[in-house]
Amino acid sequence: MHRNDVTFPARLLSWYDRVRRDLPWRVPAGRSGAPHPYHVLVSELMLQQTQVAIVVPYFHRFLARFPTLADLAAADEQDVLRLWQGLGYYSRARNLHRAAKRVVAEHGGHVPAGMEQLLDLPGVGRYTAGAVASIAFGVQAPILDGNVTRVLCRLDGITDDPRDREVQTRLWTRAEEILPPIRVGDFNSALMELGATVCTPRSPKCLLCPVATACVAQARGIQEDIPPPKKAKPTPLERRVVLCVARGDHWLIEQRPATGRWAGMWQFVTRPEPAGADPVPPPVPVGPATRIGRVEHQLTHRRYTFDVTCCRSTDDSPAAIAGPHAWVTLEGLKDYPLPKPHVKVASLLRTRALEQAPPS
DNA sequence: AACTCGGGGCT
DNA sequence: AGCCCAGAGTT
Repeated sequence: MHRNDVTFPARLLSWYDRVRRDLPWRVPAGRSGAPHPYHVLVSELMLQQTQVAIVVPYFHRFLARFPTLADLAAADEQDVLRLWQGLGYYSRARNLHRAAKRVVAEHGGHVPAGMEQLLDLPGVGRYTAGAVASIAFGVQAPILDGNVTRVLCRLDGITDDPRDREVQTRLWTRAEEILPPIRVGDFNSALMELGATVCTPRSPKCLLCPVATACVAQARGIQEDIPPPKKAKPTPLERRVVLCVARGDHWLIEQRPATGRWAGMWQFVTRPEPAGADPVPPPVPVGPATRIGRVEHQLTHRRYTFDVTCCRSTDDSPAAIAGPHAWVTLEGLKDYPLPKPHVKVASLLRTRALEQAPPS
């Protein structure tokens, strides 16, 4: 794209006004004004590394439960995690919760408009600060996410790997110098919308692109080769044993540590697969265990298999169990944030309960 | 600069 | 079966 192409923002904004998606954190089509800063903050945290279509139902549920930033700040972290269950990257939920508390304590309950104050909030980096500042407050701040990175690389015909720091620096500069004097929030949103719907990773729809005439990659026919593919790393397999312990119609669950994967969330008793033939020592005295199935779970950098067994506690009032734990019914699990694989384990238990006690 | 952190959609 | 997604925090 040429440096002094003054028609670029106009063409992009005109396209955006015509085809933009009506998303719940945006001002409805046809109405003017900026969206609510709290709504923008929540949506931007949810959207980090997550596609729009996944976020929409979570956003509705979250706003229904926490209508204002003050509601969120006053909530229990476990409730916030429960609303986030299934969305992944749970540190985002904890950071958003902490950010809300900080906004109440330090900014009178109003999301700050300045980049410096936004960057000081947990979970808010350069992208998110720029998005909130520009979209909610009209501040002249650039953004650079996965979509904008791809759009700018193709517009400028940059064939280098955009993950390199040097390229990143160039792209941030570029994202800043193309900002128009007005409607910066819509302009930034339009750049991302273009990347998400037209300038897609594979099979970009250049015939529908409002700025195709400004695109170096399109002119050279190399848009499919930008950005260069990433070299995939092998994903190691982790084996786990899940011991579902029942006492009456209650099941034993334990809370995960406050750091690491699925931090602070709850699970059925889970241990690494024993190296030898020795079974996993149960946390309470139990009767014979029955294997009820296997749950497989794929993450970005890891694969899991959970071998699920089921047994009964043989002690009516078992002695102290190490670490935070609870006995809950299958219905009561809804009050606890569970990692996805343990939601699958719960489904196994429900299926099995139905098979054992068919309706008469 | 490299790792960690979830889960799902799309090709 | 890969690759990516409105990235941020830690090491």
